[in-house]
Amino acid sequence: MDVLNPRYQNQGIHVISAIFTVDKGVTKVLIIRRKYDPYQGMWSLVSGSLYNDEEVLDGLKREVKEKTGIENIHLELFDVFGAVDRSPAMRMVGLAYLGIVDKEKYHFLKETMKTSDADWVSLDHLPPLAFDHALILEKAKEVLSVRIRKTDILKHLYPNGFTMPEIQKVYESILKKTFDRRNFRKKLLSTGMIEETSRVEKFDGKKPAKIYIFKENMEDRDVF
Amino acid sequence: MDVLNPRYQNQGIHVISAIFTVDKGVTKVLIIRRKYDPYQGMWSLVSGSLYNDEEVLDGLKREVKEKTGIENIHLELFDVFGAVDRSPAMRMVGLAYLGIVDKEKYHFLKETMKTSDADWVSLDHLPPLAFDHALILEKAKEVLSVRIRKTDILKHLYPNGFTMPEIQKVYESILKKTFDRRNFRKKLLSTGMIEETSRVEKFDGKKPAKIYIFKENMEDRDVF
DNA sequence: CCAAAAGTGTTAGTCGTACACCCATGT
DNA sequence: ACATGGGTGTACGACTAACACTTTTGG
Repeated sequence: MDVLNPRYQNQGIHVISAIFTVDKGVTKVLIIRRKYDPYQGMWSLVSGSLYNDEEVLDGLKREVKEKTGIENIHLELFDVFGAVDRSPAMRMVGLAYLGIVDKEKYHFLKETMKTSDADWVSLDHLPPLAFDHALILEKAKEVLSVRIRKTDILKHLYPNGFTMPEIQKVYESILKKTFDRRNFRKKLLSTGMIEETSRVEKFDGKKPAKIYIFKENMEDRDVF
Repeated sequence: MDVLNPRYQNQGIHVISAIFTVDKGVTKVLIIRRKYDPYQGMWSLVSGSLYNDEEVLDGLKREVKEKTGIENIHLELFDVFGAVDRSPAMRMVGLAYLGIVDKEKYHFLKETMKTSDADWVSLDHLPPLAFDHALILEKAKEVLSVRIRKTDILKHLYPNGFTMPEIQKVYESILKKTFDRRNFRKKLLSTGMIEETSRVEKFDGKKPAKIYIFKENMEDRDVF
């Protein structure tokens, strides 16, 4: 590679996150209002440009922290967006990551919202998004649907455990279909990915529900 | 983004391919001998640097054609490699693509080999590879195992059809396990991804075997 | 006509799905 | 005590897995 060839100049890496949470059965995504050009004032996914001296995931986590204050978050690659004209300033290849976070981080942002330009919005009430972020978000939703069915990604939504009625609502919200309560429980248990705890918690009903947790270091197993 | 910030300078994109074929039950990968530094004389996956005016996949196809003469090939993203020091010259983020090609392209390369520095090698007889390509190839093998089970990626190995004994050997070679002939046939047919043709072909046996083809535009269905 | 691999069918067991009743709690 | 959602078991059908015999060809 000839480093001086102008066709190799002026390239950069965008790191882009589609961070989801589920709040009372409603799936929401984290977006921010852009302070500067291009697309000043418009909403976008949490994203930014990678420094040349940091790992990709570190760069994305830095951007997320700078722009929303949220730290310590699970992110996994889901696609690459490389259209030549996807960014007006210069050639930027976008590395798109999927995240899912728990109640604690959700409420943290809700409280600090006045001082930030970040917000959680329902997927049904999205404003127009800058760059190709609408496209990226669509793809992220598809991949999220696959990964909740094929992997234990939801452990990051419930680091402290979950009840069956609660997590069933999440599956139903994201997959847009309903499940029989009894069969849902059996199937999730049969994956071997989760285990019962001695704790209970009230959710919708009056009777407290058992709390389950995801086991560590599980092989991926099909759920549905 | 401040384009002049030195931390955004001197970044580039590597496009990297792990291109497989299966030859008489042996899985092979396409590698080339490097003509220039860094790693001059060493073997590597087929890869190169992306121009700033081309789509990612176009850039990778250009590199593959320049270095091996092989064209018209199926490639799909499987991972991103972003370690800061993975390339000695400057910061290069590697976009890794998985390919699988048919006999015709395999033999094309075998014939032009004297004039090129590319070769197909069995996964059991790999030389040391430049950069982080050994790591990338390991990941590619894992992803290939998943994708032959979950998608119709093998249609690109058999654009003109295949016989059951033949494709069963491919599954057994890549997944490193054996299947019952009768159940294998039933399961592959039950995915709905393939259909019988009126053609036959001899493979191992004396009795000719029916040729099947992958249907177009199928949804992904689990095979195993 | 024999060897060698291709093609097919039947059965048992397992898993998924549909469905009804009891339990624990708050009011 | 009753209303509300949480927890459990069973029976039927569908799919998976184990397994043996017939067919087609080349030598």
